[in-house]
Amino acid sequence: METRTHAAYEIKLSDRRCPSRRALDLITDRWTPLVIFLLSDGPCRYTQLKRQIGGITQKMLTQTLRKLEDEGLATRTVYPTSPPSVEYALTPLGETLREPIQQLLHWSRSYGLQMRSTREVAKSDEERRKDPE
Amino acid sequence: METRTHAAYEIKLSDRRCPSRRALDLITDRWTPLVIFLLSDGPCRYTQLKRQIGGITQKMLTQTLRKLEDEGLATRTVYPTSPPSVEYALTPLGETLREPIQQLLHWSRSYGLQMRSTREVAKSDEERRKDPE
DNA sequence: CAGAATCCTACCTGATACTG
DNA sequence: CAGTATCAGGTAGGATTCTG
Repeated sequence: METRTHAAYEIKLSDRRCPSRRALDLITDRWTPLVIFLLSDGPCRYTQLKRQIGGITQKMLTQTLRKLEDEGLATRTVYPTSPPSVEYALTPLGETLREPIQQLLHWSRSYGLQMRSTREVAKSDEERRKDPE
Repeated sequence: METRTHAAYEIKLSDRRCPSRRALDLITDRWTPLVIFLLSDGPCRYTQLKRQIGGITQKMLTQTLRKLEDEGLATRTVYPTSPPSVEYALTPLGETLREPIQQLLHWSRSYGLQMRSTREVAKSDEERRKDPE
């Protein structure tokens, strides 16, 4: 009993190789939630995704999409038009992430501003703690 | 209209400096969701957290906790016992993250195994795509 | 358009030593 | 106990260039 077991979920957070832990690691990085959020709105093309996610590089976008594809969360469809277009979409499994991810985005929208103001308030405390010279 | 606006949430994902976007970035990294998840179960001490989150270094744990503190999501309370103990707890603002984070953990538990099996299935596809000599 | 390839840096890890 | 400090090494990620 080295790990606290939570009423509802029995995840061994203490073990990085635990499948649940690996699943969590997969969806908690800088770009994955954003990509999934956009895809949860419907299929989307590469350049569309890139334009809508500020700051992402094509390397990271490609890498993130490949990962989602490999894990069975998204599909990649190439339309042989000219110029070619590639469309990404969530799989049924990927769709199950819609709710959790949207909750996260919902929270971000609600508390983004509150957090900023809290920081301002906390600044004086910081100054006191740091005690620069 | 360069960014898709989503029915419920108006977040400019295309702008990294958007407060909502910054809030999201804050909670989507390797360690923050895990720390918040554990704290959402009640106040917890440093060593307890460290033991329960497999693979985290003391540097990253401290860094993550400081960030949560600075953003007003968690509190740090020092009990001047001997040896001293430090307890971390969510603030009311931090508590608002309970549901979203638990949803994420819930998903991880449910689909951790499914994803593995999907990967196995997808392997043959990968082989075909890579076409190694 | 949708990437692949390359280079390069910042951050993270891991180990260890030290402190109040 | 709850950190801080340091240093070696690896890897994730950014910037740039090129391509079918």
